[in-house]
Amino acid sequence: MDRYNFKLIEKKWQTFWEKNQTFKASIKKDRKKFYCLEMFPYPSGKIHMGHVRNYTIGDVLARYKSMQGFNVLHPMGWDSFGMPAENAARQNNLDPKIWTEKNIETMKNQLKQLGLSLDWNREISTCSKDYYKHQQSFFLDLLDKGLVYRKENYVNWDPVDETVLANEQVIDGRGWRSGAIVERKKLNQWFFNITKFSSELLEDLEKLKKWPNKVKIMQKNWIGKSFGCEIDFNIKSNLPVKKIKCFTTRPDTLFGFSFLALSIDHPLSDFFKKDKEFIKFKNECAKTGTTEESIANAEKVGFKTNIKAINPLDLNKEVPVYFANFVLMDYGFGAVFGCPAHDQRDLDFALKYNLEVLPVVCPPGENDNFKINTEAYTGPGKIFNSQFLDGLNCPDESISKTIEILEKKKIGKKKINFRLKDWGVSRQRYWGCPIPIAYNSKGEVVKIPKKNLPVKLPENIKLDVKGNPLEHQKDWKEVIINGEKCFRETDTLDTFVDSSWYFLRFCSADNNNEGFNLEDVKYWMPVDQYIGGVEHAILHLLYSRFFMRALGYNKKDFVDLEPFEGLFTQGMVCHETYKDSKNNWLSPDEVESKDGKIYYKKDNPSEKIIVGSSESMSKSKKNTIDPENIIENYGADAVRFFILSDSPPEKDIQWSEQGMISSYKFIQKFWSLHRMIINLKPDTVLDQSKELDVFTNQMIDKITKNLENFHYNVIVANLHEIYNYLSKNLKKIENKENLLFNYKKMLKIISPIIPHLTNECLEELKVKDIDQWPKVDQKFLKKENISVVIQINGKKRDLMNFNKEINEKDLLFKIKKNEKVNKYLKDNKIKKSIYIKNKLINLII
RNA sequence: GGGCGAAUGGCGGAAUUGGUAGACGCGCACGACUCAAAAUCGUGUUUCGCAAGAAGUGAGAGUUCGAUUCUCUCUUCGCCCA
Repeated sequence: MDRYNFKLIEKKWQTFWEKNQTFKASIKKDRKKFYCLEMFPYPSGKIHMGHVRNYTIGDVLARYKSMQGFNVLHPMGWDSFGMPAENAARQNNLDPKIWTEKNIETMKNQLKQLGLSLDWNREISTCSKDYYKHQQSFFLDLLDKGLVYRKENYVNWDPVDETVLANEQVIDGRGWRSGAIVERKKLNQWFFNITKFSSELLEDLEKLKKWPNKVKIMQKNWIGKSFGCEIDFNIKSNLPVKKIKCFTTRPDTLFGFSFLALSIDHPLSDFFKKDKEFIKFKNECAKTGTTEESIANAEKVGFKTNIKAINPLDLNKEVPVYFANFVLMDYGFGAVFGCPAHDQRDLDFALKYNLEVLPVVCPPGENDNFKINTEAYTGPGKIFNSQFLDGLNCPDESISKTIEILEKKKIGKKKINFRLKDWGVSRQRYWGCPIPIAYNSKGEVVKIPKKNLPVKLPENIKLDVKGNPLEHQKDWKEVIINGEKCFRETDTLDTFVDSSWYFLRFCSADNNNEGFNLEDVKYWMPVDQYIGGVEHAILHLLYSRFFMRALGYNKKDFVDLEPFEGLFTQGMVCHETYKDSKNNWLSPDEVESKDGKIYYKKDNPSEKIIVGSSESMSKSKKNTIDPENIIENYGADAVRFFILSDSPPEKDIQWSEQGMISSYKFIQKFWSLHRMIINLKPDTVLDQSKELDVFTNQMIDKITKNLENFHYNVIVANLHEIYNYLSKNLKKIENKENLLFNYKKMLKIISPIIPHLTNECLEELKVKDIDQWPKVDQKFLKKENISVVIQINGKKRDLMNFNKEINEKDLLFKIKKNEKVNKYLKDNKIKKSIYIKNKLINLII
């Protein structure tokens, strides 16, 4: 028997698809469109298993939708700006552009080897000037609309490398490369006004019916809408300031107020500029970094001022005002009132500085003697120790009542606050989209005229310099605008900007004049199904949602503002981890198993290996499997088949060599089965049984439903069932014509998963309409005979076949004749019988 | 600390308007072929039991003729936020 030569046949079909431009998309107004998009990759060098899984899932869907008659757009591109290129280039003394382009070429070839149904005519790369010139144009549009602004903001500053660090580059308060203690530094930066759309971005989540609930909840929490109250506190001091404004979600605890805490960046801090103690304190705070998490984990410390704040509800009560490290300037007004009894942070602070802890919420079951020790009480209860607020139910009644009172007294008002902050897009990097801005001699912002776009990145520059390499490019920095000598902005845009509109660019990828054409976008958008990792659940998706709104802002004629109608987040690819006796990570190729249980080092078989938990594949843990080798050894169909089997796509999958081999064997087995079917002798005897037709139509029905619901692992099981059924029944089937009639349909419904093999088989059978999804013939799904479960007192006792028209009375009569059942019935009277038509009967005795 | 989700054989998992638990695969065992092994094919494989049978979907309760599925309490694990 000839073996299936996957190398030859896969290459044959990949070439065929490319030559025939099978997956080229164009607008066809008479057909329903389907925009299938997977998150585009960062060209880091080679594709990894996560890509294989992501793009296989998308490909199965795209092929299926296309066979269903949809006009499918399935494009691919490269998220090709970013730090890895800059870092790699610095290490190897290369141009990031060359490094990136080389990677793209490699990865493109690898993707092609997977047999993905991609329209490569629409390939885009965000680091290409043909892409980023449109982005620069959008930046200017947004600036004109007032959605972009410049302000001073704090960054993580590495004093050794003289560079700005992203939060994830700060490890234990130190720079990831230099190891220097990271400082907070104020820089002028560009911001996108995403908070303008806070309410909209929150409310419109409800429209996204085809998004996982989990992601919507994450976005909701990220936007973080909270109801509260802003309160003016009168202060006593020798400063020319009389009031401090605070935001709080718990105005009802105002009688428990024992200190007021200010952010070290609060405007009042200006009055302490010359205070040595304050400067020392501020420098200490600067070391904790800027993330909410690092601040939350840091010890709560404060700097006591001589200012006193007066409780607006009890004018006799004065409390001290502190600067504190746990108050963020970005949230509320950078000032909070401390109620230690009912907030753990405030309590930690109060205990440290010996401040009053007065409980004002009495938990159910407690009385007026209720005291707080080291744990704040944040639950519900009744207000007490609070004069005229006493007895109110906390939190619902007490909060709204207190706000009412504060508003009446004109010392506070109800306010909605969002956790979401504006999006800082400035990055002090070389390898990113240049910001189309310059500054004149007065330091004023000057826009680069649109006709002068793109602002190209300078090439052949020195990267081994401190700080941002663009700062050192004197020739590039200087520019004459309207006869005026200016200096270019040397910051580049956050790469999240690049990915916030790439799905629009795919609609008009070859349009040189504009980022996208409205007619194209109106046809293709929104993305019907977006597929990618859950790690982008918040930022990328939120920024994309913002970008659509920003582009459509003040425009009468635009498209639906939600970019992604359907979202699917796939799980990660995991593998066991291995360590040698010296605690070094080992890759799977360095390890050998004996008896399937004990592992040894390959080059030193006496050394036992410690097998660790299965974790998502990562270079640092060395538990990666290179897709290239796998495709080389087993072929694309087998890899696709395996990566979809075993686990539901939304959950993590364990990579298993055995599973991979078994998938490879399946492809081979299927090919031999195919050969057997082809070589069957035609027979004139008519096969009267409809069993095969019933099976085929059941499978079409099942696989169609499983495709619609992303139950791709179940489809793999269905494929095994098809194989098992055919190989078991081949000898029994006498009518070759009918066999082929059904077999062709089966080949079609499994073709999205293993396209090369099935196309080869279908071609051999001279099937013309290979791109048509078979319809279920309902007449074969209706059964004439039905099997009914016989239960006695809810326990299954037997299974009997009846004609589907049988009524309950006849059924009972027949059941009583059944010995197996009668054994249980004996002489007992049947008290009750429950009959679910054509399914089950339950007899209660 | 808060939010969300999950828990089913040795393993990955299947089964939903509440109606046959364990599809399909891996692994394992036995058998055939072979001098032998690999490959391939066949049979079996939730647990206890020789069997008849009984128990069984993290634990405990509840609703129901009937619960993996619905409700409540708890345990463990995962993810996100803090």
